[in-house]
Formats: sequence, C-alpha cells, structure tokens
Amino acid sequence: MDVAERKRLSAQDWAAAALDALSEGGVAAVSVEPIAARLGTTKGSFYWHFSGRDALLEAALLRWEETHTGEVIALVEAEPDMRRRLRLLLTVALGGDAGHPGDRVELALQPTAGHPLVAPVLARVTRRRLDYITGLFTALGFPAEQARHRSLLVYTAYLGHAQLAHATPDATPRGPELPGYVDAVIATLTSA
Amino acid sequence: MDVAERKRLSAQDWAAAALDALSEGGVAAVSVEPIAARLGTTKGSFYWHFSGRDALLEAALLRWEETHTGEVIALVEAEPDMRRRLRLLLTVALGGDAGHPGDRVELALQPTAGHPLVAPVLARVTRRRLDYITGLFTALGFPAEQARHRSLLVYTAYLGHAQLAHATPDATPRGPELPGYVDAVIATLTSA
DNA sequence: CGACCTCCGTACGCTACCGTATGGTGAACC
DNA sequence: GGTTCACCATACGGTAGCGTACGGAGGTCG
Repeated sequence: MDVAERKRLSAQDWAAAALDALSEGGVAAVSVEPIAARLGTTKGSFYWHFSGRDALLEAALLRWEETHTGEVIALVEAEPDMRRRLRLLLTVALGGDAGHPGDRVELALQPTAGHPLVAPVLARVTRRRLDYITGLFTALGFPAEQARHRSLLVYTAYLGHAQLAHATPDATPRGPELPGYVDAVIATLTSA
Repeated sequence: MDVAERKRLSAQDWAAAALDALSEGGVAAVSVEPIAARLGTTKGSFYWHFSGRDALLEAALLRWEETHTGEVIALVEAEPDMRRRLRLLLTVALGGDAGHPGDRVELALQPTAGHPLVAPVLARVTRRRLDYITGLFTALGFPAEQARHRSLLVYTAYLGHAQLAHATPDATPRGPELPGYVDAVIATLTSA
C-alpha cells in the first residue's frame, strides 16, 4: 500500500483519486469521505482544496477530458500511412480495457449523461473524436457524406465494443482473435 | 396524476415501478422509499411483498429480460425477406429511444455490469441477440466467421448508437436523415 | 357479526455521506 | 527560536435511505 507516502496533498491529487473512483463506480462514487479514506486523509483536507462535492466532480471530468482524450489521437498520428493509421486506431480502440483504460470513464458517465456537469464534457469529447475519424475517411478518399456515415459507424462500434467488453467479455474477440476481427472490420468499412 | 387509483398493490406493480426507476436512474435509483412515494404508498407495502432491496432489483431485472428482450426479434420475424428484415431491424435499433424504450435499461445497467445480480441477466440477453443477428447474416449467405464478425459489428454499433443518442443526440442522425444512414450502414455491412 | 388474515401506515434505530466549525501541526521565514 | 500560515484532523449537525416493529384498516368466511 501507500503507507510510506505521508506527504501533503494537492487539489490535483484529489482530482486524480476522484477520476479513479469515477471510472470504477460512476458519478455516484465521487464521494468525499470514501475518497479521503482511500487517500489516507480526511475531509478536512478536501474542504480546504475544494468548495464541495460538485467542484471535485468537475475537476475529475476536466482532468479526464484533458488527459485521456487526445491520447489515442496523438498515438495514431505517428503513423503516416492512412490505411495503417486506421488499422492502428481500431486495434487500440477495440483492444479492450488493457490498451485504453480511459474507456471505463466513458461508460461510467453514461447513466448520468444528462448531469449538468457531465453533459458538456461528454459532448466536447464526442465531437472531437467524431471529427477526427471523419477526417480519416476523407483522407482515404471517401466523399463527405460517406465519410460521416462510416465514421459514425466506427465510433458507435467502438463505444458498443467497450460496453460489451466490460459487460460480457466472452462475447468479444480477444487475444489472438483480435487481429482477424480488426481486419474484417477494416475490410468491411473501407469497401467501396 | 394517479390519485384516483387507490387499490392495493402487487409485487408486479413494485417490479414495474422499479424497472421504470432503473431505466431512468440506473441501479442506484432502485430505492425503496422513492419508489414508494411514486406509487403513492409507503415502505410498509414493500416489505410485505419483498424481502429487501436486492429482491426488488432482481425482480426488475427479470421483468426486463422477459418483457423487452424478445420484443424486437418478434417484430422483425414478421418480415419474411431477409434483406428487408435486416433493414427493419436496423431501422428500429437505430431509431432511438422512441422506437425502443427498453434500450435505456441496457445503458443504465452498464456501470454496474459486474453486479452479481446484473451480470447474468446481461450475459443472457447479449448472447441471445448476438446469436440472432449471426443467424441473419448466415441466412444472407455469409460464411460462419464472416457472419460472426459482421453481427458483432452491427451489435456493437447498435449499442454505441444507443449510447450516443442518449448522451449527445446531436451527433446521431435523426428524423429524415435516419433512412439514409441506415441504407449506408446496410450497404457497408452486406457488401461482399 | 365477529374472528381472522392480508395488506398497509407510522414510528423507530442504524448507517453513509455532506458540509461546517474549530483547534492542531509542521514547515518556512524572519 | 518564535511567529505565521498553509494544510489537516476531529467533532458536530443535518439528510436520505435501509430494514424492523407494530398497530390499524378492510375484506372474507364461519
């Protein structure tokens, strides 16, 4: 455990712990006292750094948006060939929780998508990702509407895949089966 | 409101109300006292019909599985032509909450997919739907592995679409845009 | 009509969590 | 080495929900 670390905490430490809790138990799990216990401190610390529970939730959401959103995009940008870039993107995206732990946050946010603090963050992240994928298909030579349709299909498939991998992992291809599935998806999605 | 109805309640009434709450607020919303208030009664009634909160959650889950699972399958079975059947299925599935309100339950279940009461129900429903769609692609002439891959792609796209439609409705095609998108998806998915 | 059984209302204790108040501690700085 | 201030612990009151205890209302049947 983290017994040796007895240093003072910052607002960022609290936000990080809140994001952990969020990814595991959803918005409801962003609760002050349990997180304080997990950090080995008390509420006294928390109410010094934050005004209240909502401020903590907001900080966790912003941290997620800033940290985990551009992560995958930056990774695949390193690949110059467009077709290989799409393949890399799908491999990472469909690879499951191991390859991209931030996915869990997205799922955890779902039931409270209408929450006034959650909704705008979710909308921004979605828009950014969809735009990026649409650009990918456009670069592959598809006309605008085709690109929008196919990017929507990929992105929804990604979302559903994450959901399925979390709920019933047996139903999703893993390990040695994954490349074959990714190939099949790419073949289907890039067919004229 | 339902002021006129002052009859006695059954366990089924409680289960139905619990399912409503579940679809709106997730597992956490299946709470005795708020539901009692919504039913215009008190906990005294509840603890007569059920042993506790878990029993209510279980009843709501079973009710969902039994009522809403075979609904869409039965609907599309009425269409004999396989290609049109797939089109009907996608139109209903991607049509949003209006066409298939039971979808919301699936989303609401997601963050607690690991819950001992939730997991088995979710697994059964998933298996049943995937098997059905796989059969559809097999009937369309695709070999076994192709059918499995494409059914998985459709089903994950459906799940993600429901998620997206709920979280950021602006990002999904609705109304007059829907048929065009469905056509595009079908064209992509049934291309050799 | 009266005994009984089913179903429900009310009151109670318990736990978890939020937010506030207030005193304490340690490091930095003079 | 004392003072100050950022940071934390503790104690408190308040609310929401779970589960229990028990009494009361209304049908039902002898």
